Amino acid sequence: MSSSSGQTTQFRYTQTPSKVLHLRNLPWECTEEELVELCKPFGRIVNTKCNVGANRNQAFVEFADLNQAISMVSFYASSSEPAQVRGKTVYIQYSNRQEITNNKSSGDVAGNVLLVTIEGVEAGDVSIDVIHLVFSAFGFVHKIATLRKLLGFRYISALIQFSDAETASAARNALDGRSIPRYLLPEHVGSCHLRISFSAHTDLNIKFQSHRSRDYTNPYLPVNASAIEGTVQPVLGPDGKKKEPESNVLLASIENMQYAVTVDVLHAVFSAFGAVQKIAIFEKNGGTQALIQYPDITTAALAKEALEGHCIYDGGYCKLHLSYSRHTDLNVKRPRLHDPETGILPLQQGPGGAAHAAPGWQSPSSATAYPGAPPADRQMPPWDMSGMHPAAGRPPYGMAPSSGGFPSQGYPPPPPPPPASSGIPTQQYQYPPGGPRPASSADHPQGVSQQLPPPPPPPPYGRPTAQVVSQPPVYY
DNA sequence: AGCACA
Repeated sequence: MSSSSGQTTQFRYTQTPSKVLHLRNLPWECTEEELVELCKPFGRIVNTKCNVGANRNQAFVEFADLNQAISMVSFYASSSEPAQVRGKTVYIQYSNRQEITNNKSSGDVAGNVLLVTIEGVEAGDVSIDVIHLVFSAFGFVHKIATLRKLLGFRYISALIQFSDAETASAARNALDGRSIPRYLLPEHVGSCHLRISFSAHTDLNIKFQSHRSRDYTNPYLPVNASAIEGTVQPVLGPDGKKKEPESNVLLASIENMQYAVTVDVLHAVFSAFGAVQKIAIFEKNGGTQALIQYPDITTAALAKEALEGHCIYDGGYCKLHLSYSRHTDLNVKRPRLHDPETGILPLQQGPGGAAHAAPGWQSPSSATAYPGAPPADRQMPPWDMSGMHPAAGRPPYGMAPSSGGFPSQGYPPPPPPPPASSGIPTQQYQYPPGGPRPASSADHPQGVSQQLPPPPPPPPYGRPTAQVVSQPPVYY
């Protein structure tokens, strides 16, 4: 077979009409405007692709309708005057594709901020420090923000800001589709793949150093004890629809309250999402309602999302309906601190969890101690390396560290470790025989059951419950 | 002068 026959067949099928036209012999770096000027007499142009080919002198034009493309091709086929741009003859044929596979989709426009999703892991599995470690191999990571996702979904997403698009591209090219090294992951994680595209962001607005967000360029940024950062997500929904005004205080209506719901119970439930600052229970319209105050809106939103419609107890008992309160700071009139000696602490010191959740509950002063005031004398590395493989300090994948290296100094200590998902009130509570059982996953909508904190115990027998008090009892 | 992008 001669080698030339393959080349001729390559162009034979270009006679098949398409609403996409292929234009060649264009002047060098012909503009889209020139292209449109040439083609628009024949129909409505819906897409173009200019400066194609090694010489950047080819282009594609897509008409809204096939007939429009046909009219242009047949016009110039029978015209004595060839199509011209800047005096140069332009050759026009039907493209061998039926549509322009689009100009770069948004995620492919290189920028300095990457949108990373880590598939196959949950919120507690990959710390922001691990993410930082992995991406620092390619250059100085300025900021990281993990996106607010409903806990329990099998992926994490984060925005990672580099200084420039080149660095970000290098990280993307090297890591897209790859996995985070096993030694940086908890045992239980199976496969874990990175999917990386470019974000349209250029500068992330990080408000706090927390386990959800970091600004490695600003050592003075306050540390947020609740460890839930607040501001990367737009307030508007994806469709631009306005959401109800958010608040750091949730209003909970408790339906079908067959069992006592005390402040302790509510604290146990709501602390799983962040430090609960104040709780008030009161009667309204014959029903029981409660106000739960978090330090910030994001935490409240997280709790609201996760708990809405769920029952504290199995069997549809004490179903929660959550909305945002108009309050932002509850006016607590009759503070009643829990005395540790009475043994009625709402939370045991669960593994890793209650340690920082409890203070905000027992003592209002300690609740405000964390935000904005990291203890200056605390000597800690910029991130918690505990539990990491010793090799974790080196860039993964054998990459040479960037010239910037790791920002290993000058940053504030990290917030206290977040309650690991496994450490969220996995208590220790005895459910009394015959008492309500924890709500089973069958009660929950799909996918959400895992992060619903285990229900707290029914209150001890004989203890007065909150809902029978006619005056609104208010507690810290 | 002869078909891109993922």
